[in-house]
Amino acid sequence: MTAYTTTSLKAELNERGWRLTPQRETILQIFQNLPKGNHLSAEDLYHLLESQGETISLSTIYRTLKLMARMGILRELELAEGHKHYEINQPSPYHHHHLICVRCNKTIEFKNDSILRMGTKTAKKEGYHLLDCQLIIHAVCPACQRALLPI
Amino acid sequence: MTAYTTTSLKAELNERGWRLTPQRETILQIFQNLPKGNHLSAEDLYHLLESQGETISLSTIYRTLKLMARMGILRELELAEGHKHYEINQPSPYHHHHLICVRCNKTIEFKNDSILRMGTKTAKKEGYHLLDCQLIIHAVCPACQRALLPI
DNA sequence: TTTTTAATTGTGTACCATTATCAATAAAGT
DNA sequence: ACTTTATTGATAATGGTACACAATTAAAAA
Ligand SMILES: [Mn+2]
Ligand SMILES: [Mn+2]
Ligand SMILES: [Zn+2]
Ligand SMILES: [Zn+2]
Repeated sequence: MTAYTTTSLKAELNERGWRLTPQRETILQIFQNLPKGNHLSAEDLYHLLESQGETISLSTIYRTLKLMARMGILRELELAEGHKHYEINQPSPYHHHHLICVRCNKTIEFKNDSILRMGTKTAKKEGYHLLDCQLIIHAVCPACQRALLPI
Repeated sequence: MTAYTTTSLKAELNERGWRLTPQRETILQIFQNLPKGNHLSAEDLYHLLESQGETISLSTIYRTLKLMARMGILRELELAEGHKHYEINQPSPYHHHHLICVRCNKTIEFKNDSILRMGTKTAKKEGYHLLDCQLIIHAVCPACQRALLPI
């Protein structure tokens, strides 16, 4: 959960016998420059790149998203739509959580530093190496409460 | 997040114009009697019922799991295996969170009442009706840290 | 700089968890 | 009992994600 640069990404990849590719560098930059509150699915990322004239195959996108999540660079979010979303994983001043309406998928981000602290402590106590810590609140938003019945 | 009985389930279903069926009653009982720490996927539940001589179609199982999660009766858990798991949703003395190894999927449950309190407060502040509040810690377990490299 | 090694990519294909369809069934209210 | 319509079960369809493999290419060695 530290801020990555191209150089530090390359260093960490090489350390594990892996390689820094233009595709990986591009994807990291996309997420680093993504406006706060945006979350990208694999398809989202594919089309965003496409709209910028760059092309990275969907296979590589899926592989890279998974890789970076496993490295702790990206957060994998289940925003209740049948597919995963990703965002950059940043430490305390930017770290946040998600309040999700299970009916319309409206998502609100909120901050709470003590949750990250407690998560960090729990992981440490069990000897786990922390990658991501996210509180997910499943709920029904005001609008969906008023529009009654439909599940 | 209250304890359901067959009667209260029927009441809440009927109130919405829905029906209590034997299948729904059976599935609720399965989850209520499930030992602490167990999480069932749709397939798990299907085979568990099968082993008890009861049969509920996979379609109905998927529909019921989704329905009960939307009602706040069950918690929908993403335990990093490509399919969802479910457990009963209970209030404070039993409420807990999950620490998950992203490599081997080993999962540890832990309690922390202040997280539920903060989640409840956040939902209320935004006018959301709370269904579930779960802290997910993605990490690498001690065993997987020693077995280096593989993603 | 050139060579060597093997990680990575892109194309195509396969998988499989979950949802949709729809006729038959059966809760719930009258 | 009768009516209404939510629900079920069997089947097919969907779609997100992973896999296979030959062609590239990053990184280390020479
Ligand atoms: Mn976010
Ligand atoms: Mn649990
Ligand atoms: Zn909503
Ligand atoms: Zn592990």
